[in-house]
Amino acid sequence: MSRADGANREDGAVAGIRSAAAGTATGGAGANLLALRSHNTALVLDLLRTAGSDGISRLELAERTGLTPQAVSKITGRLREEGLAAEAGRRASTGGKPRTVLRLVPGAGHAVGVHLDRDEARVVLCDLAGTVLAEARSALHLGAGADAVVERTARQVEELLPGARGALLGVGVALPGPLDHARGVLHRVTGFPEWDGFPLRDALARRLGRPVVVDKDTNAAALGLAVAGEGGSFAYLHLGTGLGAGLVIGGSVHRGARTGAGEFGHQVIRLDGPVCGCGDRGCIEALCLAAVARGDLAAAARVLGTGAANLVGLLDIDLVLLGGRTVAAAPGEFVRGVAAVLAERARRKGTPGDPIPVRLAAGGSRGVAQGAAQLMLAPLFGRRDG
Amino acid sequence: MSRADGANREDGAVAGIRSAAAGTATGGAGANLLALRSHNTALVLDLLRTAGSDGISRLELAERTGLTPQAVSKITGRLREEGLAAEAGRRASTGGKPRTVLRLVPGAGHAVGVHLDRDEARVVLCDLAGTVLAEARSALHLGAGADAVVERTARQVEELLPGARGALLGVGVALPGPLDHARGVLHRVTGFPEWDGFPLRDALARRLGRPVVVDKDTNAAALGLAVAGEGGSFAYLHLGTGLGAGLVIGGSVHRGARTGAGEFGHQVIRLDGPVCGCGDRGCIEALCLAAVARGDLAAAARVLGTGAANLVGLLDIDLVLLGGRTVAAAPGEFVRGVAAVLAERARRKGTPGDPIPVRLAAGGSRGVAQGAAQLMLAPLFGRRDG
DNA sequence: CCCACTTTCGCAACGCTGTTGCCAAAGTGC
DNA sequence: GCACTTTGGCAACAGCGTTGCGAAAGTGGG
Repeated sequence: MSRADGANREDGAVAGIRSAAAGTATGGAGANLLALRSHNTALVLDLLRTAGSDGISRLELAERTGLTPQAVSKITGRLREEGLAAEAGRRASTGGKPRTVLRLVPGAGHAVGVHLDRDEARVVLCDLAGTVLAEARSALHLGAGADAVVERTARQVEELLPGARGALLGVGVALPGPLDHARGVLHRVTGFPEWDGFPLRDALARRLGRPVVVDKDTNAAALGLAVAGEGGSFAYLHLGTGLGAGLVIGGSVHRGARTGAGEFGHQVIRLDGPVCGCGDRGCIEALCLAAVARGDLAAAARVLGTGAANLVGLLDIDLVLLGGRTVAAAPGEFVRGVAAVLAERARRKGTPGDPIPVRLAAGGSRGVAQGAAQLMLAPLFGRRDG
Repeated sequence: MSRADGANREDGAVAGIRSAAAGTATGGAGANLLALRSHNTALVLDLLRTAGSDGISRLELAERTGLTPQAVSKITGRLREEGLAAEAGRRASTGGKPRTVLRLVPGAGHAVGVHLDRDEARVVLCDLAGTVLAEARSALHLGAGADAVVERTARQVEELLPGARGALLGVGVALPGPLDHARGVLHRVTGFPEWDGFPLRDALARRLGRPVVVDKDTNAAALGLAVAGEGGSFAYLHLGTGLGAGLVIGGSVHRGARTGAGEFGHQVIRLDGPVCGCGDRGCIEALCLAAVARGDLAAAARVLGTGAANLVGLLDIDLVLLGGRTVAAAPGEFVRGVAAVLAERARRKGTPGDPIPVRLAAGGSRGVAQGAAQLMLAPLFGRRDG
């Protein structure tokens, strides 16, 4: 069995090649040289992005990727030719030639993120680093019909475009409710049956003449957090007018085959409990929002924490992030309450190590729109669907 | 932005390269040519395995992988040289030279799977195709101490080894309870505190002089089912003396950073419900087993179904498989009951498409041991940790 | 039976990947 | 000022999948 020689690897690097089968035909997952280059380039680009304005040296890139310094030199050479990377000074010498620091050129590419919330539209223009360069907000009336909303959104996007000196990669759109990420079709928009099955991605792409990607708001927010540096696997729990989750597993957003993943609000945690709007009984969302409505934030946090603990146990994730308007109104209360439930359950199970941390999600009310822009940017850095 | 040219790919093939970063150094996820070859070889090998004794032609391999026919010829040529693949007749002509059929040579490699259950040890010898060539069972007394169990298990393994004419890849061990898959260390064995922190993998590997991998029984069972052909993402729910789950996401077992994923039995689904053995209240396991104890299988199935529906909603998986002694005692009842809850929830949510199917897991009482053997075999076919 | 055609599949040349060997450049420190 | 260390580019290289082409092995019409 000489086939084993390629298999004995350590765990981190084992997750190496899967994202890069670019350049091959449609069907399988076979990888060719173009795919290889694409993968390694994305990896280097992601490290440059993460390093930010501090920059990162070639040798450090080599260490982090496991590639040889010479390979990194070739890759960064191409990136510099394309204008995506640039030299940015040098580090202090350690007894020899000092390392040259490289950094990402943020202005080399841009993307627009659109957040269609229930009553407000928010559009941001971001550069490659994810920095918001321009922003616009306006009231949103879904009842005006799909065509009107598409037209109005398109105009808002176009108003921001002059801010993008570099190329525009495309537009990412995030909105609540069930939809098909792969096809860009909305399944249903609560309260507006005329939207059922609307092909938002294609409609907006045709109107703008640019690539468009559509995703759930919770997924966009989670992607934004992942790109912003939250490593490993985590859950973003969004408690606003509803309750939903975005799951990041191994750095990629987990959507499931039907973009249905993250259905957190209607997890049943009290069998035969009070009836929820969905028709079921004892859903987290109903229990949690009822507690909020009667002002009992401790109870709301405990309910949320129970659901979070179920999720943490099921997926063994590393971190829980909380967000949404309701959480933002009393962040400490929710973070402490959820953390307490998690700590209590971890104590009971006696698992070694520290309990799973709970934090308030960064990004605030702009997080979803920024994450929506990342729907177009993240693939450049090797982050695809989980 | 000429960087985009490598990025515009379709979704299926996008998942291409990640598993193959073999041959590089320790840290990152950079991929080199050896990794590329390793990945594509594993892909071809997996298709050969899946095709079974029917075999598969080179051109079909090319279509399925997205590689060119010539690349497939080179890869299968290497595999034939190494004795892993062989020609197996030819197909009917379609007007030209008939396609040559290739098949996996199952005897080219073997692995041993060990299932340490609470009261019984089960050892199987499998070939590359996963076929069980030899089997042994014996009573297991964990109270005899770690050294005695390791020694006894090692002897059982050695007794089966003569059945492996080809090379032995190693031994996979599956057992219940929390453990560290990456390090091969048991955290805790219920009822036997002397096992706490025992480095089972290293102890058995030293004794046998062969590679050993350790995993939870539910994960092994799920891996076995995945390799046996259950595609996509699914959950294996095991209801025996306890209740646990094995999660397969995108063809790979999802373990989480601490091998803790699949903690399903202690998901709380009835807040303030009856006290469970774990100290919490309203755990699925407690509710389900209590219902079984009082003979109310319909209630047990409903509880299990509620947990399954939570899981399906959270992860958007494609399939639920049921197994374990308790399920095996009344499979129809459980399958129907769980399916009914899933169908009801799907109906309420009004999601398009068929409801998620529920089936009895194949493999029966031997499934875990076979899955344990796959812990060693599956990496050859490109299946690594999710 | 022969010949044109189709289809499979291997050989050889090729382009491109990361790798290796080597050396110039650019510092430190005695 | 010189020895040394460290960085990083140039050039040659091995090996990957790809392309061009032709031999092999069938079918089917004349």
